Amino acid sequence: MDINSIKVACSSCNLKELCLPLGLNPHEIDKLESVISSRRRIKRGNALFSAGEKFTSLYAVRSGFFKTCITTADGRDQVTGFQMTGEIIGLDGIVSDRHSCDAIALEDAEVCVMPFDQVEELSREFTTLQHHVHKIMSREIVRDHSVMLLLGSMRAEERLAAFLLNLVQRLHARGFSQSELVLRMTREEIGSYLGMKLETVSRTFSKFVEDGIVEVRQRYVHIKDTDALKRIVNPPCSS
Amino acid sequence: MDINSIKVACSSCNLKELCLPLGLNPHEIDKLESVISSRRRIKRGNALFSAGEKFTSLYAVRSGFFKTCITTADGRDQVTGFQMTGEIIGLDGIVSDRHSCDAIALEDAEVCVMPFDQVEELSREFTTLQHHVHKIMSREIVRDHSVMLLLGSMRAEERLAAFLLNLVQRLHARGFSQSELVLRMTREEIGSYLGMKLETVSRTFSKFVEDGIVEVRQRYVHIKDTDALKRIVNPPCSS
DNA sequence: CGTAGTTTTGAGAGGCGTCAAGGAGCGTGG
DNA sequence: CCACGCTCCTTGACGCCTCTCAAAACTACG
Repeated sequence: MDINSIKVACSSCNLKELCLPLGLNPHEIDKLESVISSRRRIKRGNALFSAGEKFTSLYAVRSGFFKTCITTADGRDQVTGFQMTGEIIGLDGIVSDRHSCDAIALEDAEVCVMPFDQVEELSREFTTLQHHVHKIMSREIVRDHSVMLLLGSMRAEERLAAFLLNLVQRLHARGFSQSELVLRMTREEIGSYLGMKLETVSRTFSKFVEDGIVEVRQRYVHIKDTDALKRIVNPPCSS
Repeated sequence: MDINSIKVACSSCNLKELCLPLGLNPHEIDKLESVISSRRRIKRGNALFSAGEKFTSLYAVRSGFFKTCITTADGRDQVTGFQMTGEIIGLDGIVSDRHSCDAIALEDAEVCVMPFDQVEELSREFTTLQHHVHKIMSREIVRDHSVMLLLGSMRAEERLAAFLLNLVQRLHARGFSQSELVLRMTREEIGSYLGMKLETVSRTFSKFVEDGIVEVRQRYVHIKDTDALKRIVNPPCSS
């Protein structure tokens, strides 16, 4: 069976509370399904799209885990985000009609393909969808600003604590544990995202383990003291 | 005369090639003018809006210079951007209907007020405007990603060089010099944006002066060797 | 079971932050 | 017009956090 012909059904998708259909009524969701032309499978390590490629579609992560990253001419690399189930990838491509980053699957993944011209067309018809698209873009902007805060004014421990808390919070919204998670990315990718070297990431993990805040076995992380992590990010008495 | 009743005319505005009307035909611009309810003057040091305030409108900078910044509970502060003539402020407020940052005028300024529900309404009518709004949001996302690259993987000299090049490039697009500029922000604000302390900003400026790359007299900066700055940001032989 | 990739840990170096003092520019008021 | 105070900027000395380089242990995978 041709992968590209897999039919999608937002109406029966268990992600509709997290994804584009959020807030749409059944009729609107029905129309949205007609926009989502297909699904696409990406094997671990492969790119959903790469910088420079023509922009055509937004992608909703149906399963799996992605990173987006930009690479400079001199080989510098920056992970700009990690995307999980229900999150939207590709907004970077709208402005210039070309993607400005790579989207790489960190595990075998599947995405819903949403041709952007059709999303725009439907947005003109349905106020709800239009507003939702605006919100998704605004959310990305606000997220980026909080990453700037992290990169611009936090120390290594604070960055990693904020990162872990953000991850479990998003995983918890998807029905996973509040205290346990499996990292889908390497220490180097975490470091790239957090603006630190992989050795520093590793050392900081070890520090947290010493302090009894987390247990770590490779990619598996068990958060034993969430409040301690929160205190690291946001010191209670700093005045 | 009531400031809030100043009538605006995008059609005769010399910023229309940089601002929201970009790419719109005369008829569409005419309709857009009806959306822009008023102008608002902000005195230097005052806020156009503050974090937590209800979001109602986007603002186009008509004159003056702004910074946007977020502040954490423990008093940390991060400048997330500097906005000049023709640039749009307020996109952060869409997602939660409240602003998530402060927008502060760094000099006496004037903005065009664009109630967002009316922008959305008109976007449904005019494909061109809809697409342009999407592009503006996407541009902000791409800009934020490049700031992440800067904060995550550049050293002090590289950051300041990239910052200066970005500023003159934007000023040049507005008809100003390619080599001379007057900074509207303090060393501390530059530092907050670039993730470094004001002393380091000052020292890095001094270093550039020593190297004959720039002249600096307080806020006035003369770039004597643009290529040298570019080489600092993007080393030619790094392989 | 071997090999490549990932992670951990150590030792040393350096860039940037911190603390501190002095100087320059500018608005205010006498 | 000048004196004063405020804010902003510069510069120095020192220390620490993180990077760099290096080696070894562990895991995954073919």
